[in-house]
Amino acid sequence: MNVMNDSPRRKELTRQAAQLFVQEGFDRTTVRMLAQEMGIKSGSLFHHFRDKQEILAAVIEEGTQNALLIARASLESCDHTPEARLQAMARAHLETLLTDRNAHVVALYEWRRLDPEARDHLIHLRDAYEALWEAVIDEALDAGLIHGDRFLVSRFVMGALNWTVRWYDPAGPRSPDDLAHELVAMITQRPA
Amino acid sequence: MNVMNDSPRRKELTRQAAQLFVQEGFDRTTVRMLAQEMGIKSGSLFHHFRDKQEILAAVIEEGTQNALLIARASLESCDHTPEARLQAMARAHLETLLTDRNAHVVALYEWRRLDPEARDHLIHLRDAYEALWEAVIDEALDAGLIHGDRFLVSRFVMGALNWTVRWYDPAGPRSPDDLAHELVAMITQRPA
DNA sequence: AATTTACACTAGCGCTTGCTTGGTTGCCCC
DNA sequence: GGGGCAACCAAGCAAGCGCTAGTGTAAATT
Repeated sequence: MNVMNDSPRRKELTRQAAQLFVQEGFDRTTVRMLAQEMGIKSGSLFHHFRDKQEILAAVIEEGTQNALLIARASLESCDHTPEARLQAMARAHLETLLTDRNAHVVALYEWRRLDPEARDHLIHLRDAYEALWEAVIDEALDAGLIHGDRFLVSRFVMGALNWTVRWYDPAGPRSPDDLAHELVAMITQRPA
Repeated sequence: MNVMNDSPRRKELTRQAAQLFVQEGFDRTTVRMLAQEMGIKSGSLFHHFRDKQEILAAVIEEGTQNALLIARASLESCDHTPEARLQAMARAHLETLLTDRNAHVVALYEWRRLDPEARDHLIHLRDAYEALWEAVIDEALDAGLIHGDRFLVSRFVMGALNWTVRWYDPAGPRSPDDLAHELVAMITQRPA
């Protein structure tokens, strides 16, 4: 009946869907709205995606995969001090929020709308990303750069960062690098 | 046609609606589901609320108002040191998450589903709550207990705390007091 | 030249949605 | 002992929903 590969066309449609999902929310976004945004009729949409759920999964997968790539690249190209690695992760996280904002907002807000199969698949991607964070935080703890409970510290840091999607304005005066600096300074208690 | 006062009956219905909104999300929760949970028929629902939107607004208002009350009470009954006040705010925040969890989860996830009028009204409540936080953080900054940009620090702290709704398990080994301690320790760099 | 593939279209089915209407119940108070 | 009223109900409307069926067509493949 239809295809489910990752053609370039499908990637572009996914990007457009992400924007609508952010504007309206997944449930309020109808397949007719999606089709109109994509410049096709609603029936044609199901040539590219099996159903509406699959569009949501595609959006979230795309964003998470990019975050993982950027974080890995950032870790590989920075100094090997715990502080530099903390900052690299924070900056990478915030930069992803800039370039893939829509996808990440959708991932944060609409995660629960995924059906169980899609969630099972995507949870592994997310775990891989969070594992990077916990490794970096472990190093910082071992080096005495920060203190406290391993689990709680990583949750607090991820919370502070993820929350930025609700207030961070890329057009404002602060760069992702500024924010990363300030966050690391806050938890390591060194002047920014 | 119908009433919009704050009768005890309406309060109870609001509480039940909050739970369904958390389970299903606002958009997926139908008026028929709400009515069934409340033990009435869907038509009767519109005797208590003008429309579905008003139920959402009632849920969020209830939760935010309680958070404000608890935070104020907590500030009044704690020591007047910056550190004690920081901890009091953090603990109050987490305790509210325990007692009013449903309402707060709805406030975080479904805020954008509010229509503009309701949002205008509720945003003042939220601002009042956040103003409490910023005052306490200002005191901590002035006292040299923490360092950094006033705006960023308060956003990071609120982010870390608000994010707890996504992972905190009240049945687990950690109490709200534990978490508050650990968070304050993390940003003031004292051993937990 | 024949066939397949990719992508789009029109039309509409079957169902659910939020909300309305018009009327009934049972309790309270004068 | 009857008027008033909050609370409820049965029934259903108009609109919108996700998705399917069947068809057209231009390009790629055989």
